[in-house]
Amino acid sequence: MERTKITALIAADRSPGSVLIKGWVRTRRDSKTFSFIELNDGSCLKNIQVIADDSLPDYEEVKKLSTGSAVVIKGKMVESEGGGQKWEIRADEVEIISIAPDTYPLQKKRHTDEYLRTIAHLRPRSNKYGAAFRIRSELSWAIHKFFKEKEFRYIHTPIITGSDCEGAGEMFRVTSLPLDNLPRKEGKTDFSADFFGKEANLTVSGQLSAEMFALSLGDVYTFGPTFRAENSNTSRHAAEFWMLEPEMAFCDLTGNMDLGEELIRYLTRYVLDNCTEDMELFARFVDKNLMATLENIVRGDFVRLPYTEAVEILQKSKKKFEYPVTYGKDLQSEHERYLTEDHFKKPVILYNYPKEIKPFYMRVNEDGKTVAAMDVLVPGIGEIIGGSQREERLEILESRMEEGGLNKEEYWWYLDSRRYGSVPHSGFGMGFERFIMLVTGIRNIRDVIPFPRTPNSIEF
RNA sequence: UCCCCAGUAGCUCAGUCGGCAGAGCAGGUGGCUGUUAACCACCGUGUCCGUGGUUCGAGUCCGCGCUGGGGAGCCA
Repeated sequence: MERTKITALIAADRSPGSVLIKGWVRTRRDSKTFSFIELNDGSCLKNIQVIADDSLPDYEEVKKLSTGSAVVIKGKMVESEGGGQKWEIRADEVEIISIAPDTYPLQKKRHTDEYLRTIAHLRPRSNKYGAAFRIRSELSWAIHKFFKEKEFRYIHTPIITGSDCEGAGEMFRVTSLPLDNLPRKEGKTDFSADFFGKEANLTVSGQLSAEMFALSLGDVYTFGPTFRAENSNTSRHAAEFWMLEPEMAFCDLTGNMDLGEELIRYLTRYVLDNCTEDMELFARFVDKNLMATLENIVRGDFVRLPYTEAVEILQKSKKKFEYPVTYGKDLQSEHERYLTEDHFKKPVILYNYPKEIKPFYMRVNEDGKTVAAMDVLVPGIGEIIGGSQREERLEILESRMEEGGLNKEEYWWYLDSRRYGSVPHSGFGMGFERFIMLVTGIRNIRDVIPFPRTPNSIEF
């Protein structure tokens, strides 16, 4: 007999008769002549209830089944005599695969997220984390679906990069040199003896590579792991995370904002439509306002606000800020939060930032003072997308690199794209984990990554 | 990296003014029951994060360290 996943059984309109199920015991309750087993196989949030009668040959063994134990059960699916579930399985055979001893760390009760982080290898067996990682999987798929429908090409940009400065934070060094005995040359480490013959790092962004492919294939995106060696200790930063980076040729900042907004709306609607059961868990137990927040995202347009106007709104507001709002400085978290959570109460796209506070590759506007940058800010999380129209004019790009103290020779291939057939183009990066946090209401990035990597933490 | 808070049983937490270490859940035993985080009775459970100090006496007060959390910065 072929195994049936529990999700299919729960959804059935009529009994398929005999079934074979495999899974882990969530809990067991004994009655006088039989035992109720709640079985979960990870295919969905719900358990299926199994009735194991004392007439079973190994009933004494069945009574030893503890939370976490693994079993294979053959039985008939029948309508449940009790309330609370439509179907249940009357077991004909119970094969015990393994009994979990009472040291099993997951108990039949609520655990704190902090505790579950210490057992990250077992936490996906809990309701909340099972749901979170099913949603993560569905969202990954939805991203590809969205871009496929829009005829974008999926580009695999390198994880190891030779650019020693991609302009976005500290990088992890990649080397095959013996760290306890580094080759030296003129008082410095001799990287010509290293694997690649020069310094290499883990990527902090696929953008520069993606730009080359946008200027070849048109509309492209990358979606993969990204690394930052920043000593960030917050609930929304990780050293290894996944980033989605679309890049579009012949596209200006407005088109870029349109895509970001459409993407967020599409993905939000996707989880609401396709992960209903798992989403209900988050709406009930994690964030009571979750559905209202998400409805708000799916329905209304995002606010689009130039940086200058945002500064004016913040300066006019009666709210007392810890840090003053001054033109020419980056907004503080508290300022962003005020805009999305108090003033507008919806996602806000800030654009046209002062060029001094943004990287060299962002396109300088006609005013000569601002660049065509845009950040999408959402309530509760803050920045979820950061992007820009790219500087396509060679001379301006070169002078911006000089201002930023970058070595133009290192970027010869990047600059080539502005020498040969340069066109206006735009793109952005979306933090995948931050998006999962947004739709689930989970407040710590460590709880939406299977095995999170943060400063001083790489246990699993 | 900076600021703040916490660390007590397997888990969640209480512990008053410095004076014998506690509860619920989990686990064990027995009972009851088409049960639903089942229920009832009984039973066991400690490097009070570590270290140094103050004190007749420290879970409690002080210093240092470690770990975890919240916030800030860096950003996605």
